Amino acid sequence: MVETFAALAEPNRFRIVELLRSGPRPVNAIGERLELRQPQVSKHLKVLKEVGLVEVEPRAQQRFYALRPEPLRQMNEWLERYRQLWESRFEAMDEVLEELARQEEEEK
Amino acid sequence: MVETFAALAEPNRFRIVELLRSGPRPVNAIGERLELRQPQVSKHLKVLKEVGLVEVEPRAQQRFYALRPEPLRQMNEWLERYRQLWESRFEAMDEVLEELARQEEEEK
DNA sequence: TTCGAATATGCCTTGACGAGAATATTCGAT
DNA sequence: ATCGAATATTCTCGTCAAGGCATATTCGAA
Repeated sequence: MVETFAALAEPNRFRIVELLRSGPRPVNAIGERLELRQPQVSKHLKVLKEVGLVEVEPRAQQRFYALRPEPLRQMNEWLERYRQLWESRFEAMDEVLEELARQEEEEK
Repeated sequence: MVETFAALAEPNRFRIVELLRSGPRPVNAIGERLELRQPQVSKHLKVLKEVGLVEVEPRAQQRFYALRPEPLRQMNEWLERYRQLWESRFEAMDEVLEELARQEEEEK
């Protein structure tokens, strides 16, 4: 999970992911679209591949990179555990106070 | 968005966020729980606060840090745009081919 | 107002990482 | 077998961020 965040924390990598959302693309196409040098693109793709955010499919001498949904699905699952935090916000005040009380006890 | 990812990409910061999911806590309590030196905790909390993942509420001489749902909600919205990627996976093969074709045209 | 607990800040060192440029590799076409 | 297009890898350099440590700050209590 942290690894996925790390991969997406790099602006250019994030842009690559966003671009791939519209479909698989070869390295060069990505570079031209995002105005990145080819070596950088390859390096970023390598990182994305290592965390499973991307997969490759050779096509002649070019390689098409495509998004892999798994890490995103996991991120979604992770987020689910926080969902209650933003749903039911009307009880915000109550919760704060409640938490402060609870906190005093389990303190250390 | 990228900033949020960057904040969560740091293992200890991630742990802090996970810990705060169960409620607000003062700096020391966090440090003890996660076995981190106090200065580190303060620094990490500063980063988390800067990206809006956390907010402070002074309480005597201690400061209670609490999760702020907003960035997580935004992350959820961002994820929504990718949801179709992992729902309806049975058409995986079709899509790949379809994408390859579409790709040939908008090429460059 | 002085002391001490809780927290924040500054400095330093070290390791990780991104960009650039050059070079290596792969593989189809001729 | 050779050439060239597409991609990967290597090396170097500069920057940035995390941890450790010392110190500053805040604020309630006595």
